[in-house]
Amino acid sequence: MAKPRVLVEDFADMLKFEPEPKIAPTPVQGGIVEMDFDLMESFPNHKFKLYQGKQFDDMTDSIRLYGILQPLLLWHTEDDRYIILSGHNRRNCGKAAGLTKGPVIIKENLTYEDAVLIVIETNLRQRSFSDMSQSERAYCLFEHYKAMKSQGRRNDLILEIERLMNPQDSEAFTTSAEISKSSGSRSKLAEQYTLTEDMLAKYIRVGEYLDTPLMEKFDDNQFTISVANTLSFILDKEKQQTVASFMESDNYKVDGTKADLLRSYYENNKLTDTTIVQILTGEKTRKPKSNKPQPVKIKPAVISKYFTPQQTQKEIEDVIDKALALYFENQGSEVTA
DNA sequence: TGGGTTCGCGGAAACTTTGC
DNA sequence: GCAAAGTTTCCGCGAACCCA
Repeated sequence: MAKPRVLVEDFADMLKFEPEPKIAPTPVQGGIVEMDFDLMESFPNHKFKLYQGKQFDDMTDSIRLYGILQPLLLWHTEDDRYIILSGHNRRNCGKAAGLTKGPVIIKENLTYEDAVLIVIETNLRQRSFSDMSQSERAYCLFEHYKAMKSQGRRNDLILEIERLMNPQDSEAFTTSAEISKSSGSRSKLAEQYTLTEDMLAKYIRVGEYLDTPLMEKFDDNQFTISVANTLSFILDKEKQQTVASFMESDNYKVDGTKADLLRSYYENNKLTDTTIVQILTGEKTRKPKSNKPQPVKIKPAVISKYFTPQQTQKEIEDVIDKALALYFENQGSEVTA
């Protein structure tokens, strides 16, 4: 299996830069300060869809009328950068409404995992999991799971964010407390998102391995999570891109069978542009001959000549193994492992 | 040893085809 | 047009395997 992407390192690379002097934010009240939009940076590798069209216009109109009511949440990094954890849309629409600055809450001393967790939690609080696109769900679950695995779920952090974002809403504490019960394991995570563990595993895998071009097709409901999961076994990004390109240009649909074939051809190093087209057009319907040794069936009549019905499969295999070793020893033939 | 991954299989639902 | 039969697709379960 290919090595998983190490996002923390990617992120560290992104942070390598010469820090510029920042203008100190203006204090307002209750930990909220005013800050220039130009000093804020988007969260690196931000996967959540930002408002466009009517949603963008509606929020811009609202900000023009009432201003930005809920402060943005920023991460002040050790190298003096201000990265948006929550509020990308408010920043963008605020700018469109003619504002140059907005209210923010600044968080310090966060690890990357903390920051990811906050990005996910705040997005989940603004809209439900079921409202998210497929790619957002996959990203959300993958990052959530990774953050949980690396440090355990930071319920203290989540509660603090909840307090900062909903200071007047006591109900919110109940919600968060309920969520905080679901911590620690894959099954608890599945429970929290009301998914089966199988579905959760598929989303996590898709979030980790399915690249943008196919993820966009997934978002367009051109295939299901099962198909996306199968396609995620094609670890070569270029091959994934090629599949997506053919789907785009020729309107090919990928169902479970075709996804299985694409995966099989990839795993046998036989996935070329030609085979991709042949699979997508339905011209190829059979899996390639596997490079792995295939299991051999021995007829019951042969088995019964040498073994009793009481003997287990393991015992039978051991005897056959020893017998073959003796056979090839006497033959003087090469025995390949 | 426990948790995670993969694979194959089966059930349920959706869809298509066929016969009347 | 409708019902029955057949086929396909999707999802979940369980077993085997892997790995730290």
